[in-house]
Amino acid sequence: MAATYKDIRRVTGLSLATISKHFNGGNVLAANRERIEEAVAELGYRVNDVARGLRSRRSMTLGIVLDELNRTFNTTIVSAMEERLRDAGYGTIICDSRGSAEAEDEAIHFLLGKMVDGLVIVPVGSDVPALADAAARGVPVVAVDRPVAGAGTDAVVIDNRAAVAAAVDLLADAGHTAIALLTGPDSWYTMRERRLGFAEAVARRTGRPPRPEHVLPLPVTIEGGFDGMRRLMRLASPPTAVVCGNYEFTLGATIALNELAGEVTPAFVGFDHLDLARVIRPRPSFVVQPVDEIAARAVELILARLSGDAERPPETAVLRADLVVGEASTYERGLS
Amino acid sequence: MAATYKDIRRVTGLSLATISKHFNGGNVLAANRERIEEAVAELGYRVNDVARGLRSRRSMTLGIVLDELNRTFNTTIVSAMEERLRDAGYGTIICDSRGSAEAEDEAIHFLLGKMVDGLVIVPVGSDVPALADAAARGVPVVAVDRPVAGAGTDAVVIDNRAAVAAAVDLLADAGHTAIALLTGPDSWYTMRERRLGFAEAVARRTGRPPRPEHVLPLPVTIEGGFDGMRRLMRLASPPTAVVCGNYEFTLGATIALNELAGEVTPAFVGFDHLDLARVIRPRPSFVVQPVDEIAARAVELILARLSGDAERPPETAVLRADLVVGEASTYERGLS
DNA sequence: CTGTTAGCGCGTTCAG
DNA sequence: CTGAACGCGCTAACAG
Repeated sequence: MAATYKDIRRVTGLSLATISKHFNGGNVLAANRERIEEAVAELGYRVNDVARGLRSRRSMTLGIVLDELNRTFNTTIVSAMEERLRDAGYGTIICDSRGSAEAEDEAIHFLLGKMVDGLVIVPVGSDVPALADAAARGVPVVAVDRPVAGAGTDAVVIDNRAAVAAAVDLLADAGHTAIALLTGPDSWYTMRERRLGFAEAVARRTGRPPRPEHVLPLPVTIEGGFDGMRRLMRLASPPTAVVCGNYEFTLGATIALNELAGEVTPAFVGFDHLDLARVIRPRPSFVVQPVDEIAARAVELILARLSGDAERPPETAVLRADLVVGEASTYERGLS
Repeated sequence: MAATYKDIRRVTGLSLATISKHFNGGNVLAANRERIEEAVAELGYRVNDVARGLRSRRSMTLGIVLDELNRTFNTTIVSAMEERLRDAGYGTIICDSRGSAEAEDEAIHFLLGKMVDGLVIVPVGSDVPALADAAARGVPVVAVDRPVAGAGTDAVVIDNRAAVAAAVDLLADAGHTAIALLTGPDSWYTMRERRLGFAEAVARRTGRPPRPEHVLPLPVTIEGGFDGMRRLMRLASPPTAVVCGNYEFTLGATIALNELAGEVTPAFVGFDHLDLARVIRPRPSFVVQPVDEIAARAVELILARLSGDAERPPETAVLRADLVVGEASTYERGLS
């Protein structure tokens, strides 16, 4: 159905090798280039990447495996990475693990079967056995957001403990001592790290560990954040300030706070999504992940592997999240 | 690097043909099957989909091209489709057009170069020239959410006009006559359709077209919805009820309403995202798109094309969106 | 600068 | 039931 070199040969009379060179930057007579281009236009020819990849052992495409497609953090990073990769000549294939380690395994093998040149993964858990197969084929991997056990791979993460600690500091500076955290299960790397950073910072600032009932492990959903905030506010001694451990919690907690408006108004630090922060008034403080920088570093690492230095020891880039201080509100006015 | 049939031949002594048959359901002696499986385990062999696709002219993968990756509606549909496609033996490649017709064009050609067997597309605009190339290669296409000009392709859309009309009816039944719509540019198919359905329903119910200042074309973002709602509420004669034209508007408008709580409380119908609806109290009414059904129909249409009936005339499935009525609140109590 | 030759890894005849 | 031979569309040496 689709035209091939043979069709171009039929039209131009040139050999397959010349035609191939034309498409791969070899030396071809200007006159012949033109004839080929004419044939291309006439036939609607496009190179077959499958055949090219099979032959050249380079598909010029990278696989991106996301733990959850439906997460702004992920899609934002993907957009940023895709743009950079396109500039470098790489196409990208996005796969969704839907939170399932099994689907993740399938996705990785699917991508290896497609002969991707490299893999970027936001892993579901800390253990990703399929990556051993990638390594066996010499396919480099960069983990994003969470490191991967086995440590054979590059990674880009943020300093989650420091990020949450900065939020705690902001609140403590305003006089808060009863600070709560909306967090997820400890089995998630980021949730665990943020919880640990939180506990450490609270202890440092208040001289006491956080109260257990102020550190809620919740389902990582909007509803989880909503319920979490409501439960906190209904405690016998509710916290005067709340740190949200991620975007979903921030959104859910915001809605809960609005509903409770008037009754209680804890100070509040959101996470992740500056667009959302811009829209809430008074604008709350936010921990903002350096999404562009994460994408840039991930691309940098994978491209470096692809262009040779396969033997460099695996590297984990740890980036700093920013704390964007909001407009005047409870936490800046202090407890007054 | 990766093992091939040749490696298996070396280990088992069997011929390439026999090995191929083993992997493709041919008749192979049980004893030989076992020997092959042992070799597979030993070598960590996996079929090379690239080579297989080149040879068999079927890659068993479909391309999914999204106008925007970062949109819950899209990612939800993708998840639902992926699951069904996997059951049918198809892998999927997701590409993001990032709202750019140019990127969309690139994505389609990227996918055609990967020899995808079919294409599902949520198009950026109504015109997608690259689809002609798909047609020329006999690659079937299903458009989702918005139809595509040229009409050579199957499509799955919802009845946008009826959906918005139902929302207007609900509000009108509660006595509202000053109803507003948060909408996007008319160049978006869904935004235009919803606006038209809105205008028609308002005229039918109130005997007058909607006031121009009550039909706001906004940037399709959370912030757009936020600003839109605020602008509406600051009008000299603000509407008593507001219909949101999509998810982003719903979220932004919700936040604006919360901020304005006490001052004004228009009745309110959200769009698209039931998870969000569950979290807002009192729970607002929502137009809910039948996401699973959309995914199911899209998969059905593309699979039908793939299994032969290439000559069936293009079909556009029009599905009904549901109006989920919320808890008691302004619109049910009427204007009282 | 161009053409010939030989595969990449696999699926599919067709003899045996 | 098995194996030899050929080719999918393209790239990569080589000669010329």
